[in-house]
Formats: sequence, structure tokens, C-alpha cells
Amino acid sequence: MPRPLDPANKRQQIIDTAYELFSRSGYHATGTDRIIAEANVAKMTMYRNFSTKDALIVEVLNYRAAHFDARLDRLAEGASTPREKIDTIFDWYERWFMSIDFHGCLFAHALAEFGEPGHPVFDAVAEHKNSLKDRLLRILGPAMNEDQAISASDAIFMLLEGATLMAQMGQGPKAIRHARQAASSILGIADG
Amino acid sequence: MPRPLDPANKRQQIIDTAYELFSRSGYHATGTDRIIAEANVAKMTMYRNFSTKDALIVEVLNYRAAHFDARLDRLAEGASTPREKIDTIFDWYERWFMSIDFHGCLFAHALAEFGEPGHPVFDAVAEHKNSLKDRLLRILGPAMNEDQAISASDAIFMLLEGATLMAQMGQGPKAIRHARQAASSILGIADG
DNA sequence: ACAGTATGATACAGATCGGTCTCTATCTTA
DNA sequence: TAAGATAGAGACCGATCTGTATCATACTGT
Repeated sequence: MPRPLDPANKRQQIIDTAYELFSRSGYHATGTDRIIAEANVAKMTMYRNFSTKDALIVEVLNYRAAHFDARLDRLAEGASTPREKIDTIFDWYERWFMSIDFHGCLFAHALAEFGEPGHPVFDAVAEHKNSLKDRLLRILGPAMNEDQAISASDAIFMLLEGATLMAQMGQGPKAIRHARQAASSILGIADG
Repeated sequence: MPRPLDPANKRQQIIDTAYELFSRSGYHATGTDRIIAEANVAKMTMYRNFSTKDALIVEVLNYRAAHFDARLDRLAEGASTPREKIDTIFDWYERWFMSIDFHGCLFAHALAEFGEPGHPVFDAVAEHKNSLKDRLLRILGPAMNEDQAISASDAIFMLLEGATLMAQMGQGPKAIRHARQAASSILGIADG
């Protein structure tokens, strides 16, 4: 049965549209009028679902973070060794960089526009980025001693962030290739 | 002799003020009214020196890029081996991360807000980022074969960018330490 | 002293911002 | 069929945005 007035659908519709617009144009540059116009939604529908624009931004980030985590979880299932699991993460980034609507990292961009610690958007970004670092650490933990794992997971995290920036400047393939090589050097020391 | 009405001074005054405000609050969130107020300058003085706000942004970026390049040039003078020169760059980042008014990378933030290739701001950022990559490549060129140097310079570039992002999340010291260790692994392979 | 220039102060234009409000229409549930 | 919840459409608010125009003032070199 079709449910044209399903609140959950409208809500998701707004999140999806906001996600696309924020990705393409940034947060401050995207007005609420544009979001509701492209989402085909009334303004009050948006403000009934999200108290403020900042709250909408946070929900968009959380939604994408959940999507990202679920994706990496699934990819990791198909890998056995730590090295293979790291590889699946590079695989995901590689495909992401090649996607037609790649505009850089939504979270890094949010950090650029909301750089004040304590701001809801800033905190949402920090949470997601730390969760990626934790994922890397969990993968590398069993493969080397603790100090090495902490250092290596941070390094790979930084390589991924840097690669994303290079990708936004049109150097995605090269970036991912060199990041993989670097990760190999870093990991080669401890787990051969 | 004091020159209260020196055009060059006013111009620099605007660039300096805009730099601080852009760093602290971002580009779209910083209005021209705020810039001229904090620079103690009339609006027309600003628009006579910079045709548009975007043009001012580009000039701020160029000014900081020149400052950055000059700094790294000077630091490199005191180093002899490629490894030492790379270290001076890490040194600079380390001190930058610890500075009281650190708000992340002005250029990365500009890329976040002006992600359209061909936009003057985007192009200014790409030029500066590529110039840093070229610097790294020039340093590493003599120390290893060409393919290795290209890969290693990109890797160190990515580590620096990632470290800057971590620093913005309050993890600067850890980031720079782990980035240095990673760089050591990467360089250790080729130049011992 | 004079002409030319840069500046400050301020009002203004036209658009857009985030957010609120009202009113009507449509759906769901009972 | 009636009550209640949700939606759309759009006017509206005050503030702010980039950029322009005006005009008096203060400094410059000659």
C-alpha cells in the first residue's frame, strides 16, 4: 500500500537531499530554501523533523556515518588477515574516489566550516573520525604489539585522509596507489 | 615618517584581518562587514583593493602560501641530508599544531567550501598543495629512484594532511609523532 | 596654497539567510 | 463519518549577505 504521507519517508527524503546539496556546495552555502525545494517538501515539514539547520546537518552526518560503518563491516567479513581487512578499506576508498559524484569528505568539510570544539557538528565529526581510527586499531591490534598498532592505525588513518584530499584535487588513483604502498611499508615492519 | 594613508598598509591590514577571521570562522560564515569592522577600514577601501570577496580570499591564500614557502625554504637551509630536510618540515607542522590560534589548514578549508574545479579559490588551493608536494619530491629526488621518490613524497604529503586534520580534533602531538614514525618506515626502505 | 587621491562614514540596493506562522488539504484511525 | 495528525503553500519576520553610491575629510606631491 502506498503511503504518500509517511513521516519517515519525508524525513529520509530531506536527509538524502540535504546530503547531496551539502556534498556539492558545502553547508553554509546551502540554504534551507534550496533543501526544501529540491526535496519537494514544505518548510515546516523540515522544521518539524529537525529543530534547526545544524540539527539537520548532524543527522545527515550520523546517517552517512552509519552507512559507512555498515559498508566497511560487510567488506571486512570477506577478509581474514589484518592485512586483507586493511586492503578492503583501501578498496572502498578507491571506489569512492572514482564515483561520479565524489566531492571529498563530508566530515572533513564539516570540520572546516564548524571548527569550534563543542559545536554539535564538530563533535559528530570527531566521533565518526575516531570511530574509523578505532576500526583500524581493532584490525591491527592482533597483528603487532600495542604501541605499533596505535602508531600504524593513526598512520593509515592519516594516509586515508590525505588521499581523500588529493582525490578532491583530481589525483585519486595516484593517491590511493601511493597510500597503499606506504601502508605496506608501515605494516611490513611488524607483520611481514 | 608615519604614513596613515598608505594604500599598501591598508591593503595588508585587510589581508591580515581577513586571514584571522577566515581561519577562525570559515569563508562563507565571515561577512565583509565583519572584515572591514575588525580591520578598521571603510567598505569601499576593501572593494577598491579587492574586486570581490572571492578575490580577497584568493589573495589571502596566496599571501599565506608565500609565507609558508619562505618559512620552509629557510628551515631547509639548515639541513643537509634529505632526511633532515623532511624533519624540518615535520618540525614546522609540530610547532604550528601547538600554536595557540591553530584552527586547521586554511587551504583544506577553502577546498571544503569551494569544491568546484575552475573556481579561483579551488585553483589557488590546488596550486599551493601541489607546490608542497613538489617540494617534498625535490627533497627526496636525490635520495632514491624516481618511482620511489614520487610515491614517498605523496605518502608524506598525505601524512601531513591527515596529521593536520587530527590536530584540528585535538590530537596534534600524537598525530605528528605517528606521522614521523610512518615517514621513517617509508623512507627507511630506500635510503637507510 | 593647490589639485589629486585615498579614506571614513554611512546609507542603500536587492537578494538571501534561518526560522515562524497561518491556513487549507489530505491522509489515517476508529 | 468524525477526530486527529501530517502535509503543502506561501506570507512573513528581522537579520545578514555582497556590492554600490555619496559626500565630506584628510592626506599627498608640487
